[in-house]
Formats: sequence, C-alpha cells, structure tokens
Amino acid sequence: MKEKYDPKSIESHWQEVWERSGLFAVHEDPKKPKYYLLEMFPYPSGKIHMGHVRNYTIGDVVARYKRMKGFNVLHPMGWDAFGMPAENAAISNNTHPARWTYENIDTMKKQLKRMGFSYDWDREIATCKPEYYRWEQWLFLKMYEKGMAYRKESYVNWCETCQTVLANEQVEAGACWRCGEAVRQKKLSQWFFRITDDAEDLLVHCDRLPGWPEKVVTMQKNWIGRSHGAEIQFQIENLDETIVVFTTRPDTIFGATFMCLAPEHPLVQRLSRNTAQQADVDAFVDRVSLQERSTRGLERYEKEGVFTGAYCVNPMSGRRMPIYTANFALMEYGTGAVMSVPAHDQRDFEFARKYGLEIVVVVQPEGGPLDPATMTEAYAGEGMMVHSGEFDGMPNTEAMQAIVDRLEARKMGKRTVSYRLRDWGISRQRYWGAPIPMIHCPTCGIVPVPESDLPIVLPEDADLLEGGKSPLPQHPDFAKVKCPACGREDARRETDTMDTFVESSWYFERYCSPHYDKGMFDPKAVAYWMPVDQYIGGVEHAILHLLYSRYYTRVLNDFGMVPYREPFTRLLTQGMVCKETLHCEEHGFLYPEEVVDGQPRTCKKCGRPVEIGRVEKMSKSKKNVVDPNALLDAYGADTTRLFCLFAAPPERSLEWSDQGVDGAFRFLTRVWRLCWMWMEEIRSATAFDGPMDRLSADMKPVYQKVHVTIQKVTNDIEDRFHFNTAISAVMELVNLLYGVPVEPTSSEKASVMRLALETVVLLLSPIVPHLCEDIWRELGHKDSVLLASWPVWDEAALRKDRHLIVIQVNGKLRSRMEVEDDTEEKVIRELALSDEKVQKFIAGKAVRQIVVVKNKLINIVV
RNA sequence: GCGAGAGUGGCGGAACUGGUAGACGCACUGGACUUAGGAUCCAGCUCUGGCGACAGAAUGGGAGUUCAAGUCUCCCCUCUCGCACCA
Repeated sequence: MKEKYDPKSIESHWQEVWERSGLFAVHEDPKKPKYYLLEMFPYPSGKIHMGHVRNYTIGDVVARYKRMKGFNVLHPMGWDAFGMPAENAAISNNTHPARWTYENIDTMKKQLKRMGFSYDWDREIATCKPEYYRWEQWLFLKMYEKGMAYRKESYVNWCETCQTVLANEQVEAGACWRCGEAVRQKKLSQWFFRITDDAEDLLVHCDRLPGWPEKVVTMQKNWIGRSHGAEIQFQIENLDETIVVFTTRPDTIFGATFMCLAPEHPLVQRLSRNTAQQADVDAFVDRVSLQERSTRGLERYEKEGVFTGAYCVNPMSGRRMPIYTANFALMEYGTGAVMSVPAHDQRDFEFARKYGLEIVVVVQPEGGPLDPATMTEAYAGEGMMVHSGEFDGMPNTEAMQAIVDRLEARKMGKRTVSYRLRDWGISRQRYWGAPIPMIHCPTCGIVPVPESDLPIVLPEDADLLEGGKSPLPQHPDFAKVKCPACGREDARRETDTMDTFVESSWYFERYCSPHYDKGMFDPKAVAYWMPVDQYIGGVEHAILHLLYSRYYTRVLNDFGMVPYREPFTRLLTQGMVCKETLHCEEHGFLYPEEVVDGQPRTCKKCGRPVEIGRVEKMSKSKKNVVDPNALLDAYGADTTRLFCLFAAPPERSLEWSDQGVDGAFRFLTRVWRLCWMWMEEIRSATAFDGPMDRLSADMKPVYQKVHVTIQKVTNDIEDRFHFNTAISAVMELVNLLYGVPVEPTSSEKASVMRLALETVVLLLSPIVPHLCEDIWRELGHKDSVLLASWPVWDEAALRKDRHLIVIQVNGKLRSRMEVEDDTEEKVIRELALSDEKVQKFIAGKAVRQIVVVKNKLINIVV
C-alpha cells in the first residue's frame, strides 16, 4: 500500500504534468459543442484572497465537469490591470504602477496555478497592455463618430482624496466607493457614453435573462429606474420662457402651488439676478450645490429652499406659483424642476409647512375629506378628484390620462418616460488607465486621433505626483501634439484616461482571440465562443460591471461586430466568504494568533477576555482573513477546494471554519485509504458493466448505490450547482464502500469495486482533481481523468423492487412496512390496516378515508 | 421608506413537483485498537417524559387551505443585502 495521502507531492507533480502536456489549451472545433465558462477576472491587487479561491473553484468544477461531458470548454483567465490602487501603491512604495501591477500578476498567477485551476493560460490578457487597450481606443473613435461618445460640461462627482471624477455608480451613500471620502460636486468637461439611449432596451431585456438570478435582474431594473409621466410647461411671469417639469402625477396638477428648481438649474441664477433675493439665492446655491453629497443624501436632511423672487403660472389652474430653489430638487433627474403638490407629496408637504405655502387637496381618499389645515402628512394614494375644475368627481387614475390629453391638445405638455439611469461618465483624471484618443486644437476644437496613430500609448516614464494627481498634463511629450486636422503645433492631447469599467466591458470577447491584431477580436472566434454560457462572480458587480458590459455589447452589436445583444446567458453570483471576528475591548479586532485559547479566551497583550464577534465578511480591518497560501501549505489545493464547495451552496455566504477544513481533509484521506485498500484487488480487474441481474445479493446494493450516486451528483452539478449535496452523496457512497470487506476475495467483488472506486474518482475529479488524477493513473489509465467521460447512470439500477411504505394515521407517522414494487393499493390497505401498531390507533374508531401514494405512503383518516 | 432574499438541532447545512424533518459534515459522548494519541474504526447524538418499548412537542410567531405543510395562502416579528429626497 502506498504511503499516506500527501497532497503536496501529488499536487505539484500533476500540475507540472498538466502544464507540460498543454491539457487545458482549447481551439475552435466546429465538431464539438462549445461551452464558455467565465469567472470575473481579478484586479491584480497583490495576492489572491478567499473570495477569489471560492469564485474560481466553483468555475473550475463546472469547466472540468463540462469537459468530461464532451463540451469544448473555453476557460480563460486574465487581469483587470488598470486602476487606482496601483497608483496609490506606487506612490507609497515609490515604484511604478506598471511594475507593481506586473509583479502582482506574477505572484497571483503562481497562486492560481497552485490551486490546480484548468485555465488556458495561452489566452491570458492584461488590460494595461497597449495591444489590449488600443482596440478600446479604436472603438472610442467609432463611438465618437456616431455620437455615442461625447463631451459635455457638467457637474460631476468629485473625490478630493482620489483627485478624480466618479461615475454615479461609484458613489455610495454620498461617499467615494474606494476611499470613503465625501463626494463633492465640481464642474468639469468630461467624456460620456450615451448609455441612456439604450436604457429602454437594457430594461426590456432584463426580462429575457432567465439564467440570471432574480435579485440581479431586479437590481438592474431599479438602477435603470423607468417612470412613466408627463413633461409639463409652466410659463414664467414677465419672461418669454417656460419651466419644464417632469411629473409622474399629472393628475395632481391643480394642487401644484409652488415650483422648485434644483440649485444647479440654469434658471435659478437668471431669475434672481438684480432682485432683492439675489444675495440669498447665490448664497444658498453656493452652499447646497457644492455641499457634500453625503449630507445632502442623508435621511434626516432637512428640506430647505429660497424664494427666487419670480413666479410662474399653473397651466391648468391658472394659479400664480412662487418659484423656489430647493435642496431636494435634483438636477440629474427629470428636468431638474419639480411642480410641488404639497397635499400629495411628502417632500413638498414638509417644504410647504416650513415656509407657510398653500396646501390644496385635489385627490380625496375614500375614507373622508382631507383638511389641509389638519393634515400631518401628504396623501399619495388614490381617490376622487376635487378642486380640479371640470375633472372633479373623476377617479384620479382616469384624470391622469384626461389631464395629459388636455395638456397635449394645448401643446403645454406631453407624455414622457424618465429614467434614473444617467449617461456613463468615463473620464478619469488619472494616470493608470487607457488614454482617451482625442486632441484639443485651438483652431479646430476637438479632433479625434487618426486611426493609424493608434494605440496612444500611456507613457511609462511618468512620475506620479503628490496627492495622486495625474502626471499626464505635465508630461513633456505626451500632451504636446500636432493637430491632425490643421497641423498646428500647439494642440494638446486629451490627458483624461478611461474608466476601468470600459476595459472590463469587453474582455470576454478578447479572450476568444487574445492575440488577434487586426481588430478587437476575430469575428469567427467570437461567433464560435460567444455568448458566455456561464458567468460567475460576486454580487458586488450586479449593477456596474454587468450593466456596462451589457451596454458595450449593444454598441458592438449596433456596429455589426457581434451577432448577439446580451453577453452572458447564465449568471451565478457567489456569496461572500465570512468568518467570526475576535474582539478585545482594549486592542480592538484580533488575529487568532493574538488570542490565548482557554475558557474564556483572552487577549495575549492585556489578558482581557476576548469577545467572539459576529460572522462577517473577511477583511483585513476585521482581522478575520484566512490566507489561501497558508491553507495550501497546510492542507493542499484539493482540501481547500473541497471545503469551499462543501460548506455552503455557492450563492450563499460561506462561513469559514477551521474544523470544517479538517473535516474536508479527513474525507480526502478516507477516499485515498479506501482506494489503496483495494488497489491490489482491482488493479487488474475490469469495471463491472452490467447487467445488474448477474450480481450476487452482496454486490447488487453496491452497484445500485453507485448509480444512484451518479445520478444525484450529475443532477446537483448540472441543474443547480449544488456542490455541497453532490459531495455529501459521494460521502455516502464512500461510507457504504467502507463496509465491504476485502476478504474473502472474488472476481465479482473486484470488478464491482473497480466500478465503484472509479466512479468515486470520476465524480470527485472536477472538485479535487489532483487526488483523483493520481488514483486514476494508478489504476492504469494512460490519459488524464479530465479526458475521461463523465459516468452515466444505469436506469435499471435506480428501480427498486421493494419500497418502504410509511403508514400514517391522521397524518401522523405510526408505522412502516416494506412491499414489493407496484403492490396493488388494495393489498397495501389491507396490510396497513392489519398492522399491529396501526391497530392501536384505529381501534374502536371509524375509518373515514384512506389515501394511498404509490410506493411511498398510506394515510388512514379516522 | 422602497425593492430583494433568508429564518430548520450545539454549529455549517439536507429535504427535487406538498408525502418518513434533520441527509452529509463539524462539535460532543461512549466504546474498540493502542506504550500513547488531537491517528483510525464502531456506536450514540432535536427537545421533553420514561430503565425501556414508547408517547408527546418541534422547521421565527399566529391563523388558514389540505387526508397530509419546512414546502402553498394571509398577517406579524427578526436578520442580511441592494436602492434611497427619483418629483
């Protein structure tokens, strides 16, 4: 018998063999069905963490499984290599972002290889390489030509710490998603992608993504945020101009008593100019529009405003409405102007109460009349129209249509749809990103870089500046350029770089032909591999990355470059990896090694008892991280993989448990020992191949269990990705096999055991590939277990000839009995009624009803 | 506030279309083997009562539908995540 299970030697051995033989390389093969399995590529931050390990383990199991099922599987890996952490690290370590990035890629790649993942490394890409981003620049030019990329001056979210603009998607509760600094508003000229043109299409297709988690689809829909309503014009008094508002409640227009403009609204300054209000308005606008978004977005943020001194006219009621500027009106949504209906909108109500503005009820609820004087909150529900002229007495839902009809007839308004989604701002005042291929010429204005000049290569000799400011504008050669249109020598190159989400919006297409140099990708390769059949990654990308990728795919489709509109057919969002935290009153969070074990556990530094905190997402700040490297050293890749899959189903969060890891290791040792216990016996045997009837009574149950397990594991992996139950099924089989004595030997036994153990190895091979490969070869197979076919179950083995029937009385379990397959209902009734235990419960009572479920259960109602 | 998801033993988690609740694993308890074991093997392990056969209760709480509910319907509670002054 071979020595004990030693993962270290077998894992490095087989990893080497796999690499040398090019086992994971794939090519387009029209004869085989394709399967594109993609995991979200990592940012090369330094080393891989347990989240990566989990994500990529799940993906690797599916990739290996699909290969064994006969698919031509594309399973690539690469690096989302541009981005701010590289710059920050470069500044603090006095190195160059490129160097830092490539060194990280190197370490992380080694780690991934140690995990035994089956990537086709020939297809590796790094987005910071010119041969990658040059095509992104190329597409940018195409988009610019078609007006899909444009420049506009606008208020943008500005992070002072990062010295850059943030997309709305990168602002979380008013703070920068990266550093947590409060986000301010700043006026800048920026490049945008016109994603709002596709808002409707992106929204509609949300319902055609059956392979996506409901949750993600809902998040996308909410993010796009479509509202149906109307745009209505309000004539400004003494001025030949109108204010256009967007409202979802045109039915309440008769109740609109004042107007609120966003502080950033262009009319605000103009209306108050040279009035007594000008100073107040200016001060207010200055304060609010530049005010930190974090406070502006807070729940208890008080509604405030200032009268502009101007009035407008309600087009339906004719009422003279004071025009305010208010902090709750947002320039980015609708038209930046709100017709305020205090009786029926909570914000307007609060505002009106604060400033003593009139409240007019126009929708009366069924329960009784509302009195503006005593109302404590706005009424937003349905009801009958009042104080609305000819519309009085109409249900408000009807009035909504009627009033818009009237406004449309008078050309004072129209039906419209408004989206929450805004255009995608892609400009970053950052160094470590793909340069935007544009030129600013004093004569010609904005001039695109000629296609032949691509790529615009990011200069490597730039020194990063204090505070993270981009060095590109100061770079001696980069910014200076000749105008390609008029030849002027003093034109300037655009020094903004692109948002890194642009790179990650098409990397999956690049994987199809990573070395192609005549375009973004080889259309033939993309036609073969795309769309991605299964995409796997964290929920944190449920909105940003997935929405941008969907949009970018539409752009490519509009250009006729790809034949599909949705890039990802199925999506799996895996849960977080969590662990309990340890906390000391004095020293805060502690690493396990800073704790003395005992009852209770105490802090090594101060001896205070350590509180075992909540189970939280692994993070350095909480000191509850587990380093994959340490795990690989102690247990090996197979145990690590097994534990990640066994501890929880993939979409749920995974609670780390050191004992659980021990358990996983123990199981692998058990499998190893079991196989070696039988190795002598089965090495020269042929796996039993049926029919089942030939088997003795001893071996038949083994054969049956083997096939039941094949079915269970196949279904669990195929339909649901429930690897935890798949593994437990194999554990059951292994437990059963441990009960089969090696002595006395027989050729039947050897052949059934060969089948059983080969099955165990095949079923586990996507999960713990190294161990399985080792035993597989030991059994005499010349080729890798990866090239073996996935086992198929024998239907005959699943059929039971005897069934355990549960006997219930009044729905309560009272007894059990075994019967032959297909025993007639009549017989079952008789058997059940005469059962001794059942008799006890039905004695002296009248049997009212008997329900029989074939081969399963009988319920006697008395 | 709006939206989504989840509440099952000491713990992680099973239970596919309503049909034996607690598979599998961890922890724990007992035993075997051993110089020894924190290795391995065997057994037990939801709670309550009972030596026991057995009986009763139990899937966050409450009602309902059904011969039968962890699963379906309604109400309530708690937790997690996402969005959040969106007119």
